[in-house]
Amino acid sequence: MITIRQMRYFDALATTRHFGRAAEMVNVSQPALSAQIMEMENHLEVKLIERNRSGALLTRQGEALLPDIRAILLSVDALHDRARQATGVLEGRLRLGIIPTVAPYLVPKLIPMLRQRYPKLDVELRELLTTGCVDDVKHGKLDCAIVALPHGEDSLQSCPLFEDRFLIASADDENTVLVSPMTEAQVDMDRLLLLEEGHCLRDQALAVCGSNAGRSVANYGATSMATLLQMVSHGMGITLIPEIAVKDERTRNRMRIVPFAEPQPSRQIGLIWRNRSGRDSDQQTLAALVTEAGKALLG
Amino acid sequence: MITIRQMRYFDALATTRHFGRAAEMVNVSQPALSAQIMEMENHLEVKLIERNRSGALLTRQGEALLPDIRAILLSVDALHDRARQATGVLEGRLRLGIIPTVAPYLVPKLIPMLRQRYPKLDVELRELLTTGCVDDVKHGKLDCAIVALPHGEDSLQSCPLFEDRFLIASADDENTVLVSPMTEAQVDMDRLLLLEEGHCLRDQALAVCGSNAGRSVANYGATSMATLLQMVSHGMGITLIPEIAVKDERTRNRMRIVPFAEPQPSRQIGLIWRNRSGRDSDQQTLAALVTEAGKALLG
DNA sequence: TAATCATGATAAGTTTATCCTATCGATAAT
DNA sequence: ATTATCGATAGGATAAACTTATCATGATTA
Repeated sequence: MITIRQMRYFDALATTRHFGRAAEMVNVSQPALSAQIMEMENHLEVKLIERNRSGALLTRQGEALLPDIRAILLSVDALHDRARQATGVLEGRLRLGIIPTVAPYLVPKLIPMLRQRYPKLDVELRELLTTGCVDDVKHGKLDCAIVALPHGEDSLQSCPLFEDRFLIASADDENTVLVSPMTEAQVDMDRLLLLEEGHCLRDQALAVCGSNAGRSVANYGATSMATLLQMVSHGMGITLIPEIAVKDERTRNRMRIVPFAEPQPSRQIGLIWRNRSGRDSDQQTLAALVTEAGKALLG
Repeated sequence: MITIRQMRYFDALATTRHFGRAAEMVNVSQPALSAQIMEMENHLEVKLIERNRSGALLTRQGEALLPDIRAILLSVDALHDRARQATGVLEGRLRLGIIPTVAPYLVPKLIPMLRQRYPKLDVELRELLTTGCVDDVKHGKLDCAIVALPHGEDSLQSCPLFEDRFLIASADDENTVLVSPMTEAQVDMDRLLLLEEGHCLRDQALAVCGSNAGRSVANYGATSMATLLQMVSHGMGITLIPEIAVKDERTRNRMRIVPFAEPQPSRQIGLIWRNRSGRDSDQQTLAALVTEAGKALLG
């Protein structure tokens, strides 16, 4: 097979039309260059050079192939340049997973920020449950994901982004008296509405009110926070609402939202990615940005 | 420097996403492929592959460079194809020199023939005296040339094309009686007009009439056959006219043209080229074509 | 949980490429 | 005729690339 080295030597020879000077040009000895040119001619099965005592002439075929060869050399050089450029932070495609209890609130804030500050970044968003995020990141279908920590997969790298406190939401005209702040023990488990199975927030809600174990849960689960809070606003029960959702959901549903007493329960939102992905600087930059976006939604 | 081999391995790896299968694809062992990929990453200073236990993933940079790399590989393959095609007969550029006493008569016949039968041929014509033709062919400024043989340069290859007989031309109303056929001895050297120095035909004319040595020559030389024959037609003298020029010049000048007695003097038109040019089949084809064109002008 | 399998990396040794210095033969220039 | 120049060749050293065998580590399965 022909080599790039041979092409470089040929290029030099075509430029100088002299084996000795061409060799000097590419910093090898003249016999080395001669040998490579001969190799090239054998591989291509074409006589490229006409050897004369007074210099080297290109044959018709050599002349014909010269532009193609030079074009290839330019492409190869360009490849090196591209490779160097490709190391820029947050450029190209980034496949980002986000869990459903975060996505609808964070995305409207995060995406415009990314668009503005990293215009070369092409974000592909996917809303997935924690297990989906973890699996897809693990298998390279996603570059990273925003989930609640811990995610229970130690083969992945993770870093915390921000704390997202839980509050209690009830209908505005709820006749049940909600004291503020309230304690976990005061949660009426009969009226507690939860997301469907698989959402980490469901498990976290149960864990928060775990001291009330034994009471039955009001229903089998809503498919999204929006649905859940709509149910709450219609007086069908109460629920835990993450602080990240408060601003947005308040504009859509008339609700009474009450904090827990200190220490307030919360979830930790974090970024996960593969150890070996080699995009650490990307992850750091993204983490800082998401933290900024998240905190803007809080308090 | 990055190599084509590395790019081929990378291509295979990007296709299979598996070191083992990629190695099989390019017929090397897996460690060999691994090593080349690592070399490539080191040279480009970019991590191209993310190694996992379950296969190999392309990094963002790897994904970004893949199209470029595949494009280069395609160019290289295309180069091989082109090299094979480039061996076709009479294609591409052909730089052809022709001496002035042949060119104006042969070219109008030859070029249309070349155009029709070898449309891929791009002929660059130059009209040069024999010495110019020989020097330029020798130094690679021409690929070949049509001259009168012998040309006196044994470092060049040559082959005869056709015989071009000499005739005597005089004005139509010439009062000097020209017998037909005439012998060389009958040429009136006082009235013999010649081309300027450097034209082989001048020397040949003098050689033909050499038996009349001692007589003075009428003038110092015309710059072209056309000029010379115009002078002849105006009664300023007589001259040797090569048969190749007869048909054309007769249409332009009223002249009396008389052959020599047998054995008729003639010049041999031939093709010259460099031994090492490696275009022997081109030369043969061209020689046959020029012979055909030349003979069409004769008789 | 332990055993097995699969994957890419590593080690050691061999083969192949590539290069260098020195020299040759042929041509061109003096 | 002599000298200089040019590309090819020879011999030997060095570097690159390959092979087989093996390892470490996740993933899969019993």
